[in-house]
Amino acid sequence: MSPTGRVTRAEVAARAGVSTAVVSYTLNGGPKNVAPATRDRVLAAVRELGYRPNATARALRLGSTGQIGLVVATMSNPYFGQLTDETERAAAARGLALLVRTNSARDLTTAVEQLAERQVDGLLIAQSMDEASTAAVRATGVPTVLINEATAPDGVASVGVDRFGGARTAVEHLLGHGHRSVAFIGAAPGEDRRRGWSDALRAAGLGEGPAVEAEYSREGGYRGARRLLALDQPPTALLAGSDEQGLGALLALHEAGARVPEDVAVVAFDGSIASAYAWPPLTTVTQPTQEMVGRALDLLLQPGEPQQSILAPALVRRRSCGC
Amino acid sequence: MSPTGRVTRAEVAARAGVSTAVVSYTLNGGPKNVAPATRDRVLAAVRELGYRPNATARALRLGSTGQIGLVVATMSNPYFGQLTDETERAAAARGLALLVRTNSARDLTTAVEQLAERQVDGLLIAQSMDEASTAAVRATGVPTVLINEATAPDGVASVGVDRFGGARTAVEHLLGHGHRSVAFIGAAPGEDRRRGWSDALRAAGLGEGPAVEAEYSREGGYRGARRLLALDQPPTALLAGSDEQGLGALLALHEAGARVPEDVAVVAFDGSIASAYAWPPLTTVTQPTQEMVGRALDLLLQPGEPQQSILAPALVRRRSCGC
DNA sequence: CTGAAAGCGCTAACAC
DNA sequence: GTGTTAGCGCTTTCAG
Repeated sequence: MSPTGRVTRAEVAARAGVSTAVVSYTLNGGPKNVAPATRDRVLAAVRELGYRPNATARALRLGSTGQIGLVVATMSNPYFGQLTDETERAAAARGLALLVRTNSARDLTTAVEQLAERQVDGLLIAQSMDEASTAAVRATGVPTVLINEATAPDGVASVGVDRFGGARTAVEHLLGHGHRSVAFIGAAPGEDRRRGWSDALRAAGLGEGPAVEAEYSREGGYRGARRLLALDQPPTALLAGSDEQGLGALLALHEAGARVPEDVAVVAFDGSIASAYAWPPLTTVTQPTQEMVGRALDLLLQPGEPQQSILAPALVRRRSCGC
Repeated sequence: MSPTGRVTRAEVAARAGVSTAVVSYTLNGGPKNVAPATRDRVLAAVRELGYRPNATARALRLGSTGQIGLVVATMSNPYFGQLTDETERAAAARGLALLVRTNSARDLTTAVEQLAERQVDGLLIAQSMDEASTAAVRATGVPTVLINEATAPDGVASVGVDRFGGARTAVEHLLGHGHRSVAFIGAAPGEDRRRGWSDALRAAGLGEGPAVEAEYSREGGYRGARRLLALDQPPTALLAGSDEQGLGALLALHEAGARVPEDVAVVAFDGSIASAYAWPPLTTVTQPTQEMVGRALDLLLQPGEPQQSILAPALVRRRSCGC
């Protein structure tokens, strides 16, 4: 019995009265032809013995595992859960398995190195990369695509959405419905969504509304909204940088007795399933995750130069924005 | 250059002026001792060459990949997302990598077989198993633990929670606060939560309240609640079989103008993060996912007989039940 | 159309 | 304390 406790190719060959090469030819459909009769004998032996090829040995020989790695902060966040789901499905459709690695508080460099050690055929990273991890990617030589990010370091491909445009559209929508005071909860100045927000306000001849920096979590959105509500002049509308923040903001608004959308209209970002079942259902800038994932996988498996790909998000209007 | 395009152990050995065996001994801390000076030379060579061991080769030799597989319906559901997160973390803490496989509409038997082919050291399945997949597990001989399920077929270990008790406790809580008409949204008669619900009602001398069968999804909960609301005598309280169903029910209640908890109290099941940020925050029977995952991994790596392990859930009281 | 055999990178007897 | 080497299960070149 082999270490894995299973039937090996040699046993199949013996049983079928052929060499191990022929078993390979049969099972892989090449690179050589096999006479139909022989082929049938091999297949019969495979069936009778319950033989299953050992992917590890195959990977060693081929120098390719048929596995790709995905690094994601957390899958408890439904947006990233969905992204992971879709990545797995898209990978499976291409015959690839998915090695996931969560990396909320740990470090990306280690994640990259450990996944590379496992000989993944490619790496999908759903986080922004720092110097060290970029160096690690280069050093390991593993094809890598940054996903859910519009920009990437030199030499690594990326596919993300136009967050600037998405945020701009969202704010314009709010302005079009009469709002003059649109607040922002999200990242620091300079970040795309925040730039889109301020750009839209400026284009409308309005001053910047209040902005609060908050973590991309429900808790972050909750705290951010509370700070906005404590203002002398609370805003009448609010753009959150993620659905999670939007959901947290909704909770804060409900607790404070503010009606949504009558008192405060809310628009969020991501388009996770959670947004549709919030109360009230959240208007949100949805990201085309499925297309993103498909594109990312194509970039990963395609030999060419690293490309940056940017997709367009879409505003999905629901009750929370009142329009 | 090797197929993987990387430095091999032989090059390290050459550079350090030792044999490949010594490189192994150094890197693996055994099984033989290495003189400190030699050791340093090897380590230096490793560093200079940027050598990283090839896990595939190691796996082939050892008959163990250091990878475990997780089969889960979907990670878009935050409860399973969280379960996956925690599984990955617990696995990483034990030096194991996680191969995930979503299996919503596909078939478990294939999932098991493909994961087995990849030589996973163990399999965690977060779904109920049918005949065929059980046979597949047995045939492949991969250690398997059913997770999030209280019962498992012969020969496979499991770790789940006492859903019967959890549901019973939830209903008792509702009854203790004066409710006489407690509905149920969830699975068919015979399922544990449903049994717990009817058992508690019976014990209180009440007839069974209305029950509706629904999918474990937001949509399912939404539809279920709508059906309950359409009744001549809508219930004053409601137990949902999962947080997702609870969330869907909340949406239906809000839409219908029913106040929660004043008109209808709601209790759900799972304890996902989503429940805490719902409006109103959902009272829910939380499952100890972290303990569940840790226990499952222990069962997986432990050589002994397959064991069934049942943990106790806890009722987390929040606003949605009004008490 | 079939077979023999080399070798992917690593570990661990077994020698020395 | 260190080196030699067989072999994990597979693919594929090279001969027949």
